[in-house]
Amino acid sequence: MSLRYAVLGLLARRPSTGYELTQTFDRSLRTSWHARHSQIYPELAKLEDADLVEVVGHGARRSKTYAITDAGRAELRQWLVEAEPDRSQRSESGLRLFLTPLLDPADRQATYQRDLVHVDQELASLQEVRAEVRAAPEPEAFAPQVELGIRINTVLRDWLREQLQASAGGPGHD
Amino acid sequence: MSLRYAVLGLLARRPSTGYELTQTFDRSLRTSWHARHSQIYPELAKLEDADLVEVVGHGARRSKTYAITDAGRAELRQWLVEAEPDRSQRSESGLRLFLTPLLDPADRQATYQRDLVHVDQELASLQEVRAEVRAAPEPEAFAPQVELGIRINTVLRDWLREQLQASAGGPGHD
DNA sequence: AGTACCATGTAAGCCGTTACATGATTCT
DNA sequence: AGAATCATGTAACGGCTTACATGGTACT
Repeated sequence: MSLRYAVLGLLARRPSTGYELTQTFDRSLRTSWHARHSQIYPELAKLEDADLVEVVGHGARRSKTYAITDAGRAELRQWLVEAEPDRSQRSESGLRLFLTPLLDPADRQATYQRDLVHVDQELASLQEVRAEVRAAPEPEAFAPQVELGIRINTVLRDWLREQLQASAGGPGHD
Repeated sequence: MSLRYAVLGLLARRPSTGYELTQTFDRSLRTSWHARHSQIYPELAKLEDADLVEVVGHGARRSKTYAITDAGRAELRQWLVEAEPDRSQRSESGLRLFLTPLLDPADRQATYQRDLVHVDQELASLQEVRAEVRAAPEPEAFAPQVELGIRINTVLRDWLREQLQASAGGPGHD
């Protein structure tokens, strides 16, 4: 049921079309929740049926702009504050990291190296976002979340570097 | 398709029964991949059909011990080294953290406080695991992974403390 | 007129959760 | 004998991905 609340949450920030929500899922939510347009449009229809969101405008190309209703806001708050969080996760990257020690040293180094490249890109992109947020006129409520992302990725980057060093100097057949 | 490789990976560490795999998913993999026995048993049957695992023994209570085959090891290596990683994640906790700034200060503090309690428990449990691993006779290949878990949770803990402080001293109606 | 991108929708099939179901072994 | 735990399986349902499908708008 998380998709429902992800959509409500994004609409609580600002009214949006399904297309805009799809992009936001790709950009801001890619590190915690992922959804495609084929899931988002039907979900918006369901939320509208339940009066948790409403259409507040029609734009070019048949686009519909949705906004959260008071009932939707109440539902969202209820979930965030009162529902028991499900702490389980699904992260293929995490699984890969867990299994990498099974590889022989050469393969292991190669996969750590590949991950390191990706984390560096991730960090660069987050630092850009941070710069944008700082330059914005209004203080942005989501700035701390960006900061957390940077810290976690920094820890990951350092850990990967250590593993690479250990593999290189260790019992490798190199 | 990740479940397949998670199971192959665990069997590459040591032969196990479906029941043991279920427990390992609960303990070691709960932070990256989650699976119930109702998914694991059918997956083992499929892997056996594909000759990626084989039954190597029957124990008490009709239990079957599975081991990975050479073909299974090759398949696992191929996935870890050559397949393009899927970096998308699904974490309800991450989503909640992302949406928490939408709450009013009192609710926000309450949810951060709840998360902090959980992270502290997580850290305590990881530190226990680290102690066990250090006390083990053979050097454990997965020790660095435990270390990474501790570092990430430490960053999270500190971040949550900062958010709590900021909420308390900030523009709350408290 | 053609291409690229904006924008929304539906359908088939796979993956995962919850619930149902059964039997073996150990402990009291 | 009864309860708890070990151990394996199946079925129904819902969520998610991939693929199919359509039309609008802007640019060249």
